[in-house]
Order: sequence, then C-alpha cells, then structure tokens
Amino acid sequence: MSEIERYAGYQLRRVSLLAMTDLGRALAKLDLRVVEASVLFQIAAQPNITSSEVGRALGIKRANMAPLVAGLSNKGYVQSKPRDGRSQGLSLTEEGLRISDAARQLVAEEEARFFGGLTDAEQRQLLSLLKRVREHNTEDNQ
Amino acid sequence: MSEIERYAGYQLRRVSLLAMTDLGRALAKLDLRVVEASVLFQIAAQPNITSSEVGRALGIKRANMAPLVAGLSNKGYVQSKPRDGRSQGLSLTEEGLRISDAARQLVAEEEARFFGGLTDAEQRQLLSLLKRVREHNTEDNQ
DNA sequence: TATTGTTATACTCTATAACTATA
DNA sequence: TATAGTTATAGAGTATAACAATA
Repeated sequence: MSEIERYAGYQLRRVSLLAMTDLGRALAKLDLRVVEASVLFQIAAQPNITSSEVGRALGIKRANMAPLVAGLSNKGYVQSKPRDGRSQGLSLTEEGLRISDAARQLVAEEEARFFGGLTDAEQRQLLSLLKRVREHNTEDNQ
Repeated sequence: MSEIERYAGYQLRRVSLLAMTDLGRALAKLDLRVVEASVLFQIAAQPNITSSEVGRALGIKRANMAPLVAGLSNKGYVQSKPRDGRSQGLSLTEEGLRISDAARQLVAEEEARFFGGLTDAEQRQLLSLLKRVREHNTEDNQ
C-alpha cells in the first residue's frame, strides 16, 4: 500500500470526491447540482431564511450565494419576499417543493447505496467520527 | 440539528473541504499545493514512475498531469528521463527530495492536529471505514 | 459600524475532445 | 489498436475585493 493511502485526510478527500460525483450523477436526472439541492433542503427546512443565513449554514460565501439563488429563482423553485429593507426571506414554490422532495428521495437512495458496504452501526459510527472531527476543527471559519 | 447534517455524505464533504483548506494553508509555507505534494510523494515512493501511472494512482486525469509535472519540473523538483519512446520516467531531484521531506513533515503534523480530537483507535477506525467505503464504490473509475 | 446583497474577478480543480507519436 | 503525452478548452467550486443600501 502506498504511503499516501495511510493518511486519513487523503482517504477523506478521495471518498468525498467519489460521493459527490456519484450524487451529482444522480441529481443530474433532475437537472440539479449538489449545491443547488443542498440550498433547496436548507430553504425547505427553514422557510423565510435569508440568502446569507443559508450560506452560513452550508459554508457557502455570500458572494457565491447570489448566482445560486438567482438560478433557483429562474428555474421557478425559489421565491423571495422582503423581510426588512435589505433582507429577502427565501421559500420554496410549489414546484420547488416537488423538486426538493424528489431530490431528497434520490439523496437517500444514493446514501444507502454508497454506504451500503457498512453495517448500520458502522454507518452511525462513521457519521459520529466525522462530526467530531469537524467540530474539533471549526473555530467558526467563513 | 438540520436535516442535511444527518447525511454522512454531507459530513464527508464538509470535513474533507476543511482538511484540504487546512493542509493547503500549511503547504503554502513551502509554496506547494496539496495536489503537487501528493504527486511528489508518489514519485518519491516509486522512482521512474510515469506521469500516467501517477495519475492513475492519485485519480488525476492524464490531461491534468501534464501542467502539474511541468510546474514541478520548472521548480526544479522533478526530472524525467525516457523509459521508452513514448514514456518518461519521473524522479525527484535533490531539491525535490528535500521539499518532499519537508512537505511530509507538514502533512504529518497537520494530520495529527486535524484528527487530534479522536483517540488513536478511533483514528484507525475512521481510516478503515473510509477505505471500505471507497472500495465499495470503486469499479475502477477514471 | 456592521450586515445584506450584489458584481466583478481570479484561481484551482476537474473533465472532454482532439492530436501526435509510439507500443 | 491501445497507450503516453500534450494542448486547448470549458465548467464547476471557491475566494477576495469593492460597492450601495440598510440595520
């Protein structure tokens, strides 16, 4: 086994890349990118959320949220209404809700398939380890 | 906890991104990018390896290896000599060996710090789970 | 003063296609 | 025919800087 394969950071990167390309392929059926789906989920979970808040939750910079939300609005999935003079509250349209639910279904299937080589207990453990590593390395970047 | 946080795939992506930006910051001290360091490690581990072989080992497309190797050659870290009429065997120069060792040191430190919130047993388990997931999802892409 | 939303911009990474030369 | 190496190019993703408007 090559030296580099022993780095957990390297395995993380390879597995993450695999997962994202796989998920991307699945979501392409809905003409959605992974980031777009994650934004839809966040808006669905928290209607009237602002673009900046979505960005903070998902680790996406404000500057990159603008074209993302514009794209989803153009597709008719997201609507906004003023919350105050400078903030826009985002919510899903009916079509946005439908596509979001379809995406959620695809993501669930992909997850089950992708991590299907692990037992349920191992999947829970992986999730737990990942979250702990993430917390250990989050001094609130962004 | 937000729904999306329960997806192992999502945690994978967030943790991997964190790890790569952190490692990138560390390697910037050597004016090296993460990919460049991984290529140096691969060449160090297997002198006289070809560009295509490095690409296959690291999941980098042939087309993207060309500018990578050219950059490392320009920096004086990598030298090539013909293996046959179409293949070039790559090896590290003395300077390349020095920078590669320095990078290895930084990577080791970064790994220790990044995964320092886990016990040694947990780190081994994370590595093992990641490798199993990767194997389960590798029908030799590329 | 800080925050929201936006525009412009640049860099990295990844991917495809097409080509030459060699095995 | 398949492989090695290269070039050109395009699309994502991410990052910084700067600005106007509002809190």
